[in-house]
Amino acid sequence: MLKYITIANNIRDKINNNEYVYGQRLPYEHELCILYNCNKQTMKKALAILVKEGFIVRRRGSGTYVKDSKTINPINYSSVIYTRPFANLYNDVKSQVVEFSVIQADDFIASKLQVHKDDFIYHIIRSRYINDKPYSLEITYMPINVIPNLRIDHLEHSIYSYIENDLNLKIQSGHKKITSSISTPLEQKYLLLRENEPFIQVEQIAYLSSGVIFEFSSSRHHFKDFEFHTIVLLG
Amino acid sequence: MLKYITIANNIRDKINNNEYVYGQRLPYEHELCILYNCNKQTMKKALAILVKEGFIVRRRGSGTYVKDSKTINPINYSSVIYTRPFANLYNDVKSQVVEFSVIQADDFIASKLQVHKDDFIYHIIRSRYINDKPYSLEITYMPINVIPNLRIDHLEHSIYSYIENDLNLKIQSGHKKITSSISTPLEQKYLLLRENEPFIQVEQIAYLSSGVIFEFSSSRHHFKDFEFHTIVLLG
DNA sequence: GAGTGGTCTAGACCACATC
DNA sequence: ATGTGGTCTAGACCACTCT
Repeated sequence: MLKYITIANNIRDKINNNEYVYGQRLPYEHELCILYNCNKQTMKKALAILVKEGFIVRRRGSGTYVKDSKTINPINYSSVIYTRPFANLYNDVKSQVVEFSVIQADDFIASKLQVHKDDFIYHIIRSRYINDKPYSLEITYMPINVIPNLRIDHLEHSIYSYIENDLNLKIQSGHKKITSSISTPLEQKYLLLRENEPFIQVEQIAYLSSGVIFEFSSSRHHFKDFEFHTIVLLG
Repeated sequence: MLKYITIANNIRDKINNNEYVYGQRLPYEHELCILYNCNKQTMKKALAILVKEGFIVRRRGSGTYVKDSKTINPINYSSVIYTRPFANLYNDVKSQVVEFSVIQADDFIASKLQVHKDDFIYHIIRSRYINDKPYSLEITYMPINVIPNLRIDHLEHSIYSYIENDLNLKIQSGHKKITSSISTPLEQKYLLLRENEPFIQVEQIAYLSSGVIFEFSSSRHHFKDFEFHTIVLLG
């Protein structure tokens, strides 16, 4: 494991376990370097992760301080379910596979996945539940030559785990687009919506670290249940 | 200006001007270092910005490649209007000030701004237009002692510009939460919604680089017009 | 094997807050 | 004045791809 990741994980754990609490000044960079036996730049890289995640703030001339993470309610991170700090909180996620087939890409899907028209791709529809309450309907397209040998039991758990652990591919980033539209009978059925009620859609194009697109997906949520959290760097 | 920011801006411009086009391999890191007269680490820092913004992808052993930024439609970045690459595209943003007063923080606002109950804060409601079409209703709370001397003409343009250029404070990050609710007459009036139609809300707590919270805001959008784009690092 | 990008170190210098 | 975190450099070593 990389040193700066290990250090970041360790410090994050300490914040989560209240060894460092809200408002507290962390040891100075130089002290942390000695504590973790690393160089200044490596410590900067580790702490930069925690800044990005919103756990700490660094002030030149002053020090590094723990931010108020109590304002972050982890249960609401349904749309960033695969990202680091919160993934483990979702033990009771179940998936019902509504559709699992191989189709040929039309122009729209081909442009999103950046494959050729008529290339073979998986077409997957899953209804997902947290604590037996429906919380999303997920429509997923994946090129069959990027993600081979997908089976239905992978869908019932996590496709991402199959990709990372079994295929040994590295998932890098997702470009997400959040929009809202009036529901059709499909969303009404699986999200328990009434006619004319809208749903929230999170469209995603997901990349491997190689730059290859492996997924185009649409996660659809009941408009009343939806919460999406993100930290944006400004200025 | 910082060297790595300058370099990132320059390379981003070249991509936007099609000097580097989709799929093209950029010069190797070492060549770019010579071209921009900088060190390896500085170039890494510059290119990391463009990776995060989704402009390029780097492949170990191979090179750095331009990603398909045509899938990113800048006009849709209404909710990240203040972030770097797209801010300049919004020349025709107008604000109508609906409310501008100083009130005392109740428990809810005080907890969001992390100030004391009954501290004085600005209460601002603005209706914003792009190309004379209503696109958001923004409700903003700011502690008066963090952002002093705010005047109505600041509200009609950009509060952020007043904070950064006049007060000389550095804006760092925003914690955004996106949700949806049924509209009240307020949203119906300013977003041209019908009864029982929902709106999309982007709640934000915004931080200065000092770690001080300077803003709690709610941007409300018509559900049909709303698009929010973000890039999430996975895995 | 050669060359790429990624990690890590050591150290200089700077901007900023006040330990 | 001292010490903080931020930037930049120079160089070693590693993992990975293929020029």
